[in-house]
Amino acid sequence: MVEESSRIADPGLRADARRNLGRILVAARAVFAEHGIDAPMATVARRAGVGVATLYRRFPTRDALVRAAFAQQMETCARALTEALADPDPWRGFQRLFETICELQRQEQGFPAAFVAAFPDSTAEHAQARERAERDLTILVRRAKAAGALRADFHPSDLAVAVLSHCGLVAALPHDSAASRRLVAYLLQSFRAEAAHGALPPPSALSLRGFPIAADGSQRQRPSRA
Amino acid sequence: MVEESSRIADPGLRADARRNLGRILVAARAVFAEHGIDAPMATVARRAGVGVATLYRRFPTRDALVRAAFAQQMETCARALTEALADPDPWRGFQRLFETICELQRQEQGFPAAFVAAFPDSTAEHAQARERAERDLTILVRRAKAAGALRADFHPSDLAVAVLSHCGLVAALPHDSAASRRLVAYLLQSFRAEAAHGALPPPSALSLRGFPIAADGSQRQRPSRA
DNA sequence: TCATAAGTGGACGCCGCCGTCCGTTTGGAC
DNA sequence: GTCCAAACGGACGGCGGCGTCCACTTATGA
Repeated sequence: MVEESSRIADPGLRADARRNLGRILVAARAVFAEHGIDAPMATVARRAGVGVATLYRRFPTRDALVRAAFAQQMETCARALTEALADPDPWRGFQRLFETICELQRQEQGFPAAFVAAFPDSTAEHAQARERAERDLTILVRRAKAAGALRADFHPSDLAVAVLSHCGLVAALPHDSAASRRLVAYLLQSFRAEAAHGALPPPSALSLRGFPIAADGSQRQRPSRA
Repeated sequence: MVEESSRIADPGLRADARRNLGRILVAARAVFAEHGIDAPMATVARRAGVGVATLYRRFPTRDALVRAAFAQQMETCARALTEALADPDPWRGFQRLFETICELQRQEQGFPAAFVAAFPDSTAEHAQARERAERDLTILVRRAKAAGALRADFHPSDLAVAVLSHCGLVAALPHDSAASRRLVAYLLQSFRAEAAHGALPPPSALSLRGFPIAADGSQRQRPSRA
């Protein structure tokens, strides 16, 4: 927490400013987790015990705040890729990469939304980092295929597909980690070269209550959960 | 379109009112597809060529409008379940059910969001329809397992997991139907009892540009796509 | 043709969020 | 201890969406 904010903080920042910045990031994660990344900026400021002006001085846009708040998680993802590449068993590396990302999204509410929101980020910035990540992933995929563990028709973009769909699941069911684990297990099994089913984690307790399949079509406008 | 609105419309409605109601539903789908289900009500009204008052008279809450707008799709889902149950080959029924739902979400932008938003609907209403859907799905799953096509450890809630994650994917990449198809294919293969890989649809053209794995951690707050 | 009630639409007041401005406080250098 | 620039925070004007109210229009049936 402390070293995290100091990592982001300008070292030339005054002591109180640095402290406030740390508080803001903590508050932002809490508020975003609780109310989503569209929560009012003032709510974050209040939670952090600072004025709105202070918040806006550090983070001119909500987007900047979101990025900063989840920079740690993003970095963990990046590190997971590096570690995956370093693993002598490429499949194990691949598997851990995917599981790490999904676990992060499961734990840190609001991170999935930030992840998705940041996804089509076409700013030229970080271009080199992105390219490296893409290259690294391609290498990892090639190795895992060569090892006979990853199916031959797997495409690197499939990892993005898997992660994004997992994001959506977690966003829809923020407290159902069983569902998340279930999805991860299913996907990993379908990515394996030799198509053998392993054991699955226990299913979600999720009932189908409200599952829209149940619509009977006779509905009329009416007030509802609002 | 016409018969759809008449299905929903009170038959005692005056002719112009019925016409406007139809326009509203069409406009709502278009606007929700374009701007998401949180688009201003006034936008829907303008698009429909009616005043806001008319819109509010028919649909007191945004939620009511969303439900009505996508009632057709919901019903299609319900019908798909019935058809799946009627299919002599339970696996084919199951597969088609899942594919139909996903295709609907792919086609009708905004439907996934409506689907997810409606999901934890705990109003007592439609309870019987929901129960029936749940029961039907359970039967379908049991049959497909008995036929040796669906893996034995599949749980009915896994369909919800699959659908919700697909919702999330479509929401994140509204125009990438290749990604959606890929996910569906992966999931269906991992649901099969005999773990054999079939051919996959072509991968998404999605590059990893902006994939948050690429974060380099050196970032600072800054303006961005906003 | 006319009476009437159903239907319409836009103007309007309300509210919550945004982002800035400015008077006040405080850290830290000397 | 003194000073000042950095930092602070809250008040405030602006904006945009919400939902209602009411004077006007029109379908319908006698």
